[in-house]
Amino acid sequence: MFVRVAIQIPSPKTFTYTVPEALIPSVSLGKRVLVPFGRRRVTGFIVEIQPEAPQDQELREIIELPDPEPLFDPDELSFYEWVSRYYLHSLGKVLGEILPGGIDVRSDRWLRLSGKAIDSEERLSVVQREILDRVGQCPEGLSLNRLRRAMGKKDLYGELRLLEMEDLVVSEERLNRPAVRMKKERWVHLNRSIAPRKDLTVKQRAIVTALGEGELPVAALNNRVRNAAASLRTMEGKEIVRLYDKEVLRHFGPVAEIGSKGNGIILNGAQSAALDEIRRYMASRRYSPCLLHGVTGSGKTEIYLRAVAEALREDGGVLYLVPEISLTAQLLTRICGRFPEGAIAVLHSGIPRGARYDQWRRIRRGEARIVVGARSALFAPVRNLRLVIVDEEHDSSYKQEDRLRYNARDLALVRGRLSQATVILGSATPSIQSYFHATEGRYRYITLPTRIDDRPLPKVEAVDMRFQRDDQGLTPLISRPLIDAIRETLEKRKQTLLFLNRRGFHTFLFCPDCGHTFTCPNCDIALTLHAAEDLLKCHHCDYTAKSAVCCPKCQGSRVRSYGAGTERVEEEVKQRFPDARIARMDSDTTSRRGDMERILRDLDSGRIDILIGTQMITKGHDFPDITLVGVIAADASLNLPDFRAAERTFQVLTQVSGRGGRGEEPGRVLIQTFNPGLYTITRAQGHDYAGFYADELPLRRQLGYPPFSRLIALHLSSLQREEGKRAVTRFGLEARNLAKMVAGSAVDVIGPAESPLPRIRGRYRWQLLLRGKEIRPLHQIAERLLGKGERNGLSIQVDVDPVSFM
DNA sequence: AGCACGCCGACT
DNA sequence: GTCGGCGTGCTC
Repeated sequence: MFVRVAIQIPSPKTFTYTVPEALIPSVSLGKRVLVPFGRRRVTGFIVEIQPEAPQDQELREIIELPDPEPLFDPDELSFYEWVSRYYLHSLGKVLGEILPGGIDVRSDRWLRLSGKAIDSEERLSVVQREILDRVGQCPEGLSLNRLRRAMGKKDLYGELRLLEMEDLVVSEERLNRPAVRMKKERWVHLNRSIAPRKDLTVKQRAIVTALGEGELPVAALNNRVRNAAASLRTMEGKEIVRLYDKEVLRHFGPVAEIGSKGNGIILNGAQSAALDEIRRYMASRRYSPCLLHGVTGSGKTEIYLRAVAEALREDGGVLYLVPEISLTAQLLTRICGRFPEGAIAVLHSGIPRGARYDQWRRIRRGEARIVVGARSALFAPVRNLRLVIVDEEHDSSYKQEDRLRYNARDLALVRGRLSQATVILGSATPSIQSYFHATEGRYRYITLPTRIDDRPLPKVEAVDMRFQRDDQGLTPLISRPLIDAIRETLEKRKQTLLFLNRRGFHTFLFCPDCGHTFTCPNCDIALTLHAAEDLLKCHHCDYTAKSAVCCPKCQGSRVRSYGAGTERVEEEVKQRFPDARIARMDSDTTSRRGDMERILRDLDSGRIDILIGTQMITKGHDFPDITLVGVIAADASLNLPDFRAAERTFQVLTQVSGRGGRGEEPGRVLIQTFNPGLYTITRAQGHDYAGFYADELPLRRQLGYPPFSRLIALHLSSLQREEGKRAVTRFGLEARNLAKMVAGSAVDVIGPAESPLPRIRGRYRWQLLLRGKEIRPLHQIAERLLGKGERNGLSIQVDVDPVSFM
């Protein structure tokens, strides 16, 4: 018997191994295998079982099969293979990325002295003598990694080879234990077939009585009968009891309770109609992608939950994705009240690794039918998948931005298609892409046009910052109307949300007199100010212009850069309202686990009057006492170097506005902006998604951006600036040649340009964009560019369907 | 990825 | 002339 194994290396190859007789019964697709690979031993994944040897090549034998049961089935595998091909990421690396972490077995290289006397020390180099010295100090052996760190040198292979050839050093591969293993518990089972015995001690009798029900964990028995464990060995010898290990599935811990519960809801007309439609699709058992477009507070969650119930009734499995870990907690309170807890599994990076491994196996066994989680949960091996829900589908957290750069929203549709399942993409502000597909008829379009109980949407006003001046005649951080509104809200004992899009605070140049911003003539995205060189740069195409003092539009001379953080906002609010209870929520104040939950709980129980925060306060949460929402700088995110800047801004303004007026009291929203007439702002004011879409789509068409084209970004980085720059230029030429060869003029090569964040962790960064109507030639070009390899210290990462251009 | 092999500049 | 640097290619 032979197995094809995917190994966690960048190469797209898989490797075939022989299975020794003894291991044949345990082999199955979806299990991990420990295999010899070069001189190492590594963990791979069985992706095919072959009865015959495929080639007449010397094959090596697998060593071990650590899994009692497979981690995935053939159906899941074909999905994972799709992911591997589409994102140009080797199957082994895809599997290594998505399967629960910490379960890998692998070998590390260890070094020992051979014990042979060193006869001709003079012949050794200084480095070799240092190696011998350090290894000699560890009689148990020294791992190569330790040695590397100790010597501050990574390439020791040459030196070691010579030392090994001289027979002075012995190296061996030692297996390391995986960080996560199955958790086991000792159980006692009472052998009933044995007739009552008289030769029992008092304690043994007590144990038999305690075990009257049949069996117990040893720990539990110990609680009932003091020191019972000590007698068990003897009793086992007498065959009164049997001791065995039972696997324990670690759980995800207590469910946090945040926000309103929403029990016993009666659906309104639009909700019922939406649910009926979804039910029909589910009954068809065909791939049915839907866009559920419901305004904020229209009761989408209730529809999801009823669809989940429907799937469960028919014994189907459900994937329910939310954009942020913090939102799973809120969702779980609602979901746990409705469905048996044993049917629910939670998967996201915040769950401890051991528990994640156990959840994974509960799902694969079919015990857990509903999987709730952030983007990585999409890969869970759900049995009989019938329904995939992607809540807040527009949210960019669904995109993973490192290693395997996938988009869980897009993959949800792929998985739904492969499983013939219904996929619901839900949002109050759908991505342009999803809405476009809906209008083209590729997705069913389902809409919830009103809030539940016909609560009005909040009144949204724009504050024109061009005319706001503080005592010194400068543009204030918080305008007069907003200050007045905060005071009013405090007096009514209601809550205020102040939102600042900090991600937007890269520096851009603008004119405070007319609101003019400096954009790239080629790409129509904001130019970023590089203060050190006093230059404006485009981070798509590398267009560069001199920084200006005068506004080219109104000749105003007050052109300046713009920036502020939540801290400054907090300071200013504290100064104005010293008695208010103010909290700040951003990545600084929520770095530890549970921080965010605590702030949200305080907000829910009314212990906070004013909450100041970034992006994270805009998402999903439902707090009825918030009646005022203030947006500090709407323009910040408008000026991101990204063709989706307007889309994101509209989304965030609409979402943050949606946080207001969810209770009895109507809400009010104030947006501070220098561009009060801009469609992005006015459409958000009018809660007018369709209007925004109608304004934005022609711009996309005109500039040839998605959804009218496909993109693949190549992120390039180097430790050396000058050398990297030269390699990047050469890479750009190669890309253009290749594009011409593969696709003629059907593919544009844009850039390479320096990244907006030109240096991260010591690496200089550039990006290159491939753009075309079809994805296939882009794939081909990217694949071949990858093949050109990581030369001249240039590292390349492919990003299919890029979302962020930072 | 991690390791080995092989070809070149800077030392004896 | 040798050594150790890194660029190139393979791992069943």
